[in-house]
Amino acid sequence: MDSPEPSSKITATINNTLSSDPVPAQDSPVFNYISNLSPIQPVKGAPIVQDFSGLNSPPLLLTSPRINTHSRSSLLKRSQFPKLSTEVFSGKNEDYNNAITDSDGTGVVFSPLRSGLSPFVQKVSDNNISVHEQSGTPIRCVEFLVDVSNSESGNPSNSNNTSPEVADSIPQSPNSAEDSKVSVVNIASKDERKDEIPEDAARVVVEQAEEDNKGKFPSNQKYTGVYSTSDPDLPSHGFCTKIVPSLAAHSSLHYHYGDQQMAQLSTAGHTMLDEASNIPIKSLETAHDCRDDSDKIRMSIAPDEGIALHDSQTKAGQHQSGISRRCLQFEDAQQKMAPASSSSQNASGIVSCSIQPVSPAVIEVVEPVSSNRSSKLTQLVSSSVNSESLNVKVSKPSGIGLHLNSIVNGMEAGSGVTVSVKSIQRGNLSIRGKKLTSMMSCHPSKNLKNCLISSNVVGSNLTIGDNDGKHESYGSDAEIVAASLSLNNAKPLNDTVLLKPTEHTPSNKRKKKTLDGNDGDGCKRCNCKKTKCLKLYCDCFAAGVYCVDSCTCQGCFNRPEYEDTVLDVRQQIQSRNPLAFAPKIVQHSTSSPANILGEGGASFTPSSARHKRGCNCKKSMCLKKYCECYQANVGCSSGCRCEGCKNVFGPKEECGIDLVNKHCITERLERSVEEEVEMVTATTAYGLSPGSPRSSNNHDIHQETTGDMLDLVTFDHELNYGNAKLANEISPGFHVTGNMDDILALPKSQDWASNSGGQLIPQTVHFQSTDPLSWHNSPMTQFDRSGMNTLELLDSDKKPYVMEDDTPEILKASSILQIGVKVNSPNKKRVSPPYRHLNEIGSSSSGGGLKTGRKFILRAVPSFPPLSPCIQSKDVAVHSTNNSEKDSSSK
DNA sequence: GAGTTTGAAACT
DNA sequence: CAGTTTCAAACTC
Repeated sequence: MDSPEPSSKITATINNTLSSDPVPAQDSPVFNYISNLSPIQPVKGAPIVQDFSGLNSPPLLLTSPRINTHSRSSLLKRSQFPKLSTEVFSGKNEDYNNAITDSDGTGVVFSPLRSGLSPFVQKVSDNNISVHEQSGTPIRCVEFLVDVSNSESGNPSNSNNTSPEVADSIPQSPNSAEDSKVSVVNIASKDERKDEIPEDAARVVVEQAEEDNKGKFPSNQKYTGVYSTSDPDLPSHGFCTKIVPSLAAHSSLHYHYGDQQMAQLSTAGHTMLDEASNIPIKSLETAHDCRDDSDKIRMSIAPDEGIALHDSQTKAGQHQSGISRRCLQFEDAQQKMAPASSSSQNASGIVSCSIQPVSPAVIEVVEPVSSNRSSKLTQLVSSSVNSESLNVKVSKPSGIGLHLNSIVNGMEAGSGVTVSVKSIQRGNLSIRGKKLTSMMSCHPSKNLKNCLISSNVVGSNLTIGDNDGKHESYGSDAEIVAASLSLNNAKPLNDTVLLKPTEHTPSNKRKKKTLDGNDGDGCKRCNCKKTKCLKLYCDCFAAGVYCVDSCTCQGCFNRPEYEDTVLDVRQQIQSRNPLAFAPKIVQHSTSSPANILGEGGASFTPSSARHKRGCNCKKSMCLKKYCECYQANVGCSSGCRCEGCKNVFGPKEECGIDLVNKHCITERLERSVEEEVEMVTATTAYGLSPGSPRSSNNHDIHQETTGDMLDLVTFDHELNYGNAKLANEISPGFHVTGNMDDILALPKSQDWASNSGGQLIPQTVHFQSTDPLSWHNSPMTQFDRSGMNTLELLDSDKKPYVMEDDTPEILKASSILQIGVKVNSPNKKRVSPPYRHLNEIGSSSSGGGLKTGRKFILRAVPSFPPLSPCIQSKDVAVHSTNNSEKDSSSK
């Protein structure tokens, strides 16, 4: 392979890392730290290459999320139920079908995809989860999956069953391969990259589970991961459907790709995206450790990971919808990792990576809840009505899963992580899931719109059911999905959605960029010459995604192969600027209901969104894409230092935002008490068991069906923030705690509300698992956690704006070290840590700082509309009316 | 496709 | 913190 040589300019650190290559890098403390957190490494270690000798393309442990617009996503999940065992492998595409399970019992499965085999392998060890790798090929996709191990059932040989087809045929008896099996899949087509990377280099996620597995899992557990590529051709449901049956008894993950599929999914459930191809392997592993404890499991699954849990509905039987995710977010994984180590809960293992920013990927994880444990899970996570199956959607954190980001993650990509908010209105529980990661995969800042939309489309809905099956009250997942879908559908325009896999052929390495600067698939490609794609100059790197084959960069280190380097550099950058990888676009206080929901699917709400730092345009008058605000389709704000601003999305206005915010805050305060009460009530209603961690119920996951949704979330957060602040000032009795920090911490979308999950984002609220204890706390506490990822900042003007923090936990951890960071000011290039961070330095991580958002978070929830889009829009209108009015007035 | 312009990121 | 340099995207031809 050709590995670019580190330029002299690159920092010594980087050089060291690079020179050392992954292996040497491991010696570094940083690496160790990361490695501990990150699941990835274990995978690397896995010796699977041999198996893939035939593969042309080098396998990558982590593929860039973006790789193909079509998307690839991978998800790993470990069933929490030990007894279940099965492997499910499914692929929608023919390619998938072609996948070969390990007939030899090696546990490795290859699926030759079209042009070449690309090494995508996952390996699952019993305890472990599978890891998947993808080649960087943009081609369609990939899938993977699974594994399973069962000591009991198991036949390794059964691994063959992993094929989707097999799964279908074998509904419940999974195969059992004895322990671990490796599933591999596909992949990608040949890439140009192949050339670069020696087959040896190809990484496969290997699982050697058998050995490990054997003692570890007595019961049948199955871990199944499904990785699907987005192949439009693929029957959208086929994949899921097939899997589902088997899943009934087993847990599985699904990924769906494809716009069409997304639509189809509506019936089934919601989707989540994960962009990162990177899957935190460790988290998975750890998860399995915890798996015994159902409670723990769900804990881990939900918030902490940034994974959205979704109660899919097995309604129809097995129809489970999948979750779609786009971007992988490493953050989640990272986040998870730390906690996981500490607690089993965190470990829960779901990992998913999705990749394609553009194409809608859906990942679903289904865990059957048949066992007692399942019941627990059901309680916590959600139980389908029947509780027979539990679908969990996992979103990966944005970020880096890669890389890092992420996913913004929704990023824009927000990425990264999705925040889900559950709103209960009038006794009904609705959850909106938001996708987190999408941002990440898509280069958030620039393709914000696309990303968001795509995210939305893909946006996974997470539903969590109560123990009691109350989830029904929410509205079925189907409803949610439908809603989201409808929204999505409304936005057919989304490039991502529409993208056709065919467009992403390896040959198309250099596609002509669209007006948006992306290939038309929603993903951007960089053309870095000197930075090795390790600086923020690189759109890919900045977005927390790996460069893809279609990038024309030179000497690129932003590749899965150099994950360590990427992480290292990223940490360095974050150390300087903790928000460096945060979504650039944040929801500002104002958003009209219409905007939020996006009429007809219009997802974007330029009026409410603002660039985090503001632009500094001098000559472009903010009318060209040189302007980041313009590029993101957002208006300029007082935070911008632009000259002669003529931003069509909203010229810079001074004070307008502030006025709006104040107005909003005032109104919110008026309602705050009431809302708070509602929140509590709602929480209770969800049936969270006191002892149980805040399961998803509380949180809820707020799914963003659309990027707008994210905006809403952030908006709420902002409001909350303002309220808290205001409350403190005005109303002593107000629950706002003395620490603004707490208040600040609100959920974000994947950060993506989408964090990247947030941004438009890509970001969403992340749940931190780091602090297991907190989960057990009162509802209030629970909420606090949900907010962890969201950052609210006050800009220099003291205008609150919310950022979703897609940053991977790892990175966050690193950022923690950075205490001293200056406060971020829109006007200033260097962003300081969030307000709360300053106060909460002591907290474990930046994420930790976020954890504390409390009561306010709940309040925010009420504002969210219920499941159906229409309803949501209505609700939003109600809640945000004032804001919108203000906005309009301000304008 | 090459060259220029632009503004963010990085550096001093 | 301000100013300068570097960089890569956006844009123009």
